[in-house]
Amino acid sequence: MGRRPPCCDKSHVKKGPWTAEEDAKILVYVASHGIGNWTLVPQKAGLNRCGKSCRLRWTNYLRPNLKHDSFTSLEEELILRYHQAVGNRWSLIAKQLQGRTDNDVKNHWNTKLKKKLLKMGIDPITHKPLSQLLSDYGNINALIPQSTRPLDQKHHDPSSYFSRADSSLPTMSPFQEQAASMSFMTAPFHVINEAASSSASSSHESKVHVNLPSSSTITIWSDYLVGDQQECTNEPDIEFLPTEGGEYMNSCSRLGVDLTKQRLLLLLRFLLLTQF
DNA sequence: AAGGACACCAACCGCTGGATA
DNA sequence: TTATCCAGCGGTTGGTGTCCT
Repeated sequence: MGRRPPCCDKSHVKKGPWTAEEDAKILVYVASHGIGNWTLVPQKAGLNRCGKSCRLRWTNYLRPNLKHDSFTSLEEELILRYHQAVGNRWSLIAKQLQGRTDNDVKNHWNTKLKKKLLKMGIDPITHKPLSQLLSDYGNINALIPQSTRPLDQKHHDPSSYFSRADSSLPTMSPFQEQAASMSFMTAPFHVINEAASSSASSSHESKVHVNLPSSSTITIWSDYLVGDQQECTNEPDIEFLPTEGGEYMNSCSRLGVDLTKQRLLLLLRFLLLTQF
């Protein structure tokens, strides 16, 4: 049994922002050798960087055809709709947007879109109105015997969280947040693997079909998008087209497992919290 | 003008599944 | 079969610029 050498000596490699000179070395290397075996890139390109760092720099910044300008309203709307369908699967979402990386999409979501949704009173995790989540919370609350309710819920009046001066901010108590996250467990999620459902289709034409929520349930997102002039199209289904053979089939079948796991974890957390 | 708060985003960290020896 | 590495991924951090008081 042989062992490979470590990819780099992390204590001696440079970290932090890349210089134009370093970028140029990567570009020259990739132009002459192509992409592959990133662990050898620092040595061959004359860089004092970890191979992993080189790969990230290339993927997120130097790769050709990457867009470096602001997200358009159309892109924002797509991100919102894909996120509602697949959650924080940034790489999957990014593949649907020409010239955007998963890092771009993730950053834009965390810095802009999540806040926009919250301002609109929409929960960025479930994409449901917070008012509905609170209503769901009330229903869950009714099912829980008084003696088993968590301490913080016993001692806090939920309505007090909305009597603050700034009522526009949808602040919730920890327990309300927990209850809100519970609704995710019952949220519908549709991934139809056409390859699995249609054995007649050729292997290279198989594609995963994600039923995105129709814009009628998304309400008025476009009001908050860049430019504010785009309307949501009534297009309930969008296809996730595979860029490589069978790739999305694997991604989405894994996705189903992830969601089940996530929902089970939430259930476990909820049961512990309510001392069932 | 100063400096604290906030927003943005490039880069890093740590985990996972598959590949490899 | 096992130990280890690699690539990919999502979460997090830290540097920098801008805004606000």
